[in-house]
Amino acid sequence: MYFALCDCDNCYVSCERVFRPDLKHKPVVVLSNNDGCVVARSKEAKQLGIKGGIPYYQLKEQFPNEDIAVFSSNYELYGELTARVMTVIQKSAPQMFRYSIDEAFCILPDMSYDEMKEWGDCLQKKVLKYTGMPISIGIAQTKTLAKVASYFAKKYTGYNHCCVIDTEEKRIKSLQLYPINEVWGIGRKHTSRLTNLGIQTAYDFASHSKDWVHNIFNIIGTRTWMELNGENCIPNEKIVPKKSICVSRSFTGHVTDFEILRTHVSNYAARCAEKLRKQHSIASIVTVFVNTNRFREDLPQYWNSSEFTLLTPSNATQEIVQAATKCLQSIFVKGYHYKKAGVVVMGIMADNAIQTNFLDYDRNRFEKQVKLDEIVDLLNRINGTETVTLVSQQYNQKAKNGKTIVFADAIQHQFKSKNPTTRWNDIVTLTGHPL
DNA sequence: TCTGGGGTCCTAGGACCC
DNA sequence: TCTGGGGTCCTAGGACCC
Repeated sequence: MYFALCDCDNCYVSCERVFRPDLKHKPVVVLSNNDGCVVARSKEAKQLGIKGGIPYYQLKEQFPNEDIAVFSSNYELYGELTARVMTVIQKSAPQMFRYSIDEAFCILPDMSYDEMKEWGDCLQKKVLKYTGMPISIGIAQTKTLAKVASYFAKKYTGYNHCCVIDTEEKRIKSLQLYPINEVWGIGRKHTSRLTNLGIQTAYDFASHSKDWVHNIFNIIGTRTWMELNGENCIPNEKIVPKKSICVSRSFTGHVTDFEILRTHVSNYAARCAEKLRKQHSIASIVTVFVNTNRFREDLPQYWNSSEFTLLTPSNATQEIVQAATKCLQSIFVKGYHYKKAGVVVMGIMADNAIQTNFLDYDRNRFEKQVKLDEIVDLLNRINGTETVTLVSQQYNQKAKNGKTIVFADAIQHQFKSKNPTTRWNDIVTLTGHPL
């Protein structure tokens, strides 16, 4: 059995380029939420020496004269385009499971080297043709080795976006050329420990004894070691719904006013409820956290969180928002400059397993709420998030002159691209003709 | 001035019970 | 009241991923 890892090349950058073909050979970067850090770079941007993760202001300082195309992140667009990519992949490999927004593993039936290579070449061309997204494919006997293969598929143009590791010789050779910090499951901390022990490549690591690895890294490191040595031990699909859902944001500048903070928290809570409904779950615990800017050493620092347990687990916007508001009230302290806030829902279970509390349960109210949330979700999907909201999600304060103060979005998205796909796709879905 | 967001898994240690 | 071991459950924190 072989695994094929299909991985979008510079995913977010490629998504932006689908609708901006003029940027094909230009340096392009995509920024994180709030236009904070660089989260994706095109090949040309990497060649300029732009490091991943640097704050945007440093990018401007370091490359004042370069012609770099900069985009704010546009997750609706990326979600839509990658969904199309996944659809095409699934048509070529029925045993496919998505691993992240831009990666999927496929399980291949027994095939010869030539057949696997041809399958990969063909799929790569097909995805590019139908979606405009360049992908690379790595094929090997374990998922970790497939990751290694996809690294070489991207790195050397000679592979034509598809690299197959199918013999012991190729496995050893590729591990010798694979830096230890690139290994899936070995992060920064482990890398520094390993380099101190004289380990530079994946091959150095895989050549040590299993006991030695277990002593240093316990179970996770041992799994990685086994995978590199050709023993498949990472389970395939996990379609389990998420165990916790979090929506949080940093603000541009800071927030000191309770009402403004409450508005943000209400919106995050509403997003959590929407995500719960999307995965057909309910949650029993709502947590809210707030913190000040840790980089501002000149300002007093504050961090706190609070949780609220719902009498009956729920995914109703109104209930999650109410719980979040109570939490915020209990931790808000006047006088601090808040930089970030978030809502986490936990104690998640399937929505058909609802355990009602007879003190709390009102069937009529419950059914009305379900219908209302369904309609709100639909309207927001078609017309964009926050088309329909609770009043508490909006900031309405009459100023002294009687005019309503408009709630300014504290999240910055200066360079956000349009969403050419979203509306079209929703109409298609609604009329019952999916892509 | 500006420094991301959203997850998962594992482990150690504390609380509690018998 | 004290003594001790062992089991379970929960939580915080670390490490990692994309």
